[in-house]
Amino acid sequence: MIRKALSELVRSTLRDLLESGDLPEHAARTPEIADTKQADHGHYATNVAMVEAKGFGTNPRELATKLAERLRAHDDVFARIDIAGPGFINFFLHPAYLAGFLPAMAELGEEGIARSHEESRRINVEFVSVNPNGPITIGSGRGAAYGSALCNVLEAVGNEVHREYYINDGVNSEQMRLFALSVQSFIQKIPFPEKGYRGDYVQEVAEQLRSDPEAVTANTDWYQAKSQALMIEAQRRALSEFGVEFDCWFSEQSLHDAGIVARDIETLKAQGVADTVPERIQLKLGKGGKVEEVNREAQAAVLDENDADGEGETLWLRSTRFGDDMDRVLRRRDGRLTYIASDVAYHKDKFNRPANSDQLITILGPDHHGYIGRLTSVVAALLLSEGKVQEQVSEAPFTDVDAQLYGDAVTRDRCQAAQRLAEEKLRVQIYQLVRFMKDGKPAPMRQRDGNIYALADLVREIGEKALTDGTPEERAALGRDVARFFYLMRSHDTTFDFDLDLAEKQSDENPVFYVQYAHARICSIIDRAKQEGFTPEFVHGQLMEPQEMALLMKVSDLSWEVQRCAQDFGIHRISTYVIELARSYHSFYDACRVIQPDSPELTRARLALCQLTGTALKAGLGLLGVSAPQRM
RNA sequence: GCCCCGGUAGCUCAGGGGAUAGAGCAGCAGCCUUCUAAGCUGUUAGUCGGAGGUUCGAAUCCUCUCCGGGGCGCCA
Repeated sequence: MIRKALSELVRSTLRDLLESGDLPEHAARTPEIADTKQADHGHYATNVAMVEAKGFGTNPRELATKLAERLRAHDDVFARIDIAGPGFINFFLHPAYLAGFLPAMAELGEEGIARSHEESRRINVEFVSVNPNGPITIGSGRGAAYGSALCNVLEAVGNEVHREYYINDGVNSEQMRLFALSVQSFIQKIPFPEKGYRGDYVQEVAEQLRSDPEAVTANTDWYQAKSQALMIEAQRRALSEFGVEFDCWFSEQSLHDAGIVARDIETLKAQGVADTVPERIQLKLGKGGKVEEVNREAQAAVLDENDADGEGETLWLRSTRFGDDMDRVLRRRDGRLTYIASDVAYHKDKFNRPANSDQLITILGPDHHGYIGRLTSVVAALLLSEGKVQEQVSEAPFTDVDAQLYGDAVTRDRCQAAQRLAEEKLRVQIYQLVRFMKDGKPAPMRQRDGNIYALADLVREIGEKALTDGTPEERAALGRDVARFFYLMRSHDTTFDFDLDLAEKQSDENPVFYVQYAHARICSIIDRAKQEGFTPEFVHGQLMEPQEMALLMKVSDLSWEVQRCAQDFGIHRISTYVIELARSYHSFYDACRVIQPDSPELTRARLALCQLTGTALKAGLGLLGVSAPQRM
């Protein structure tokens, strides 16, 4: 809010200079108002003079001088304006001006304080979506935390967000078959399958099914349906306890059952983006993903038992036309449909949840990075076959590679336009690996004995160790808070170490408690003040201290951080922000005694600042899905 | 071979083309008869992997290169 006001002031001053003829016509960008790293650089600084000098046909110092001269006229705002270095303009604001933002910010409340702009897109966010053949692992925990926090942020700026979980329950799935056989072998006298699932959770599923009268004689189909349902339920519970809820759990198999997959791939075939010509196109890529060669390979030989051998024809999605590095099979020779075939139907359907979604966001783990090209191709093919791609003519020369890939320039331009549109409509976000460090050593997600380090175990362990004397509910809540915060502390785009030893520590080293403690302190002080007859109320001219100014400026930045986060999906910035906000508060708390019976006006004003900070902390933590406790 | 991510203080990591590159932890020195010390203040610490380039200005953008992690099936 404060940055915005200053930016607007600088912008209008520039306009004044233009209108009075002191500067030539030039369209300047929105001035950036930056933090300063040193106190003698003022409260804020702008580089606008350096950025725009060229456009105005002058040099930075001169432009800065002209701007500063005019800006100094606002002597209610600026105590001092300096020009420094190559052309920075440093703003020293009047405390009263800064403090004057407090009532407006307080009025915004918890929702408004996080929102500086309004978006109104309809967005479908799909995340977690692991196979229903095991618990949610600590690895998927990152996707769960990240996805749910991203949804919160997108929602906070006004979008309609639909949270979706895709259940990979296709009955043809090899993994699910293997999982079912593993469970079955624990109950019936059948051999344990080669490469079967061995973890304790498999036996737990078996134990739950044992009491079923059908279990002894049931076939593998029965086991597949039953054990899958139990696993999905366990996943749903674990995610819910982790603070992650979905609007929709979408079944892959439901698309097959309704014949939608078969129908949709036929549409692609009819539209010419899929065909049964018995060859696969594979691209040889050079540096920068540039296509160097187009290789047409004859239908590949059957490789192993997962390959199809049959009388029919293979149906190929010609995904190489949309940026994929090889064509993908939609239907095997034996008639079975592939996983990517479901993706065609699924993505078509997804655009309707919410109806006519403007954007799909899919959050995947690092092992699915190869999916980006594939999914983008699927969406591009869909958009093209539905006639949603506008005709475009490219100026680019028609190369040999283009000729081999597309045949003619018109087709090329249509396909490339479809790809660009698909990249806009579907944003695939990949989060990177997490390494869990326990006793200074990496703790594996999957162990040799088949056991899995489950998210639920992580949350429980942290809760138990960090809170030795709490109720089970309190421990669960604390474990969830700590785990979520740790997952979200670092950029999703970087691998990082999850320090379990630190997470389990109930001490000042743990940043979660540092932030929550600030909130608890605020609640406590407001309670105490109430007992002594003081209520928070902004009083003009009371807040003057540098710590008070720093705190106000920090509070004012929440909406700005949220805005940036909604643009680039960098959730970790919210975590960094709440830590910084807590720091500003603790620093203020130490320097400025709040409750002072001899100075009732100062007391009320500082209480108002405390309350405002509490609101911002709660809002920020809320976006992360972390609670803001009243007491600690 | 190609694709994605990373390389910044002893450790874990922030860093938006801008000023003398930051935080936490670890280390050192202080601060509770007063609103929650799960706190605060000060301080030590870096060839931003390397080389070119663009720019008035590069940790940030581009190219090349070295090192580490992950991915490249008619599996999901």
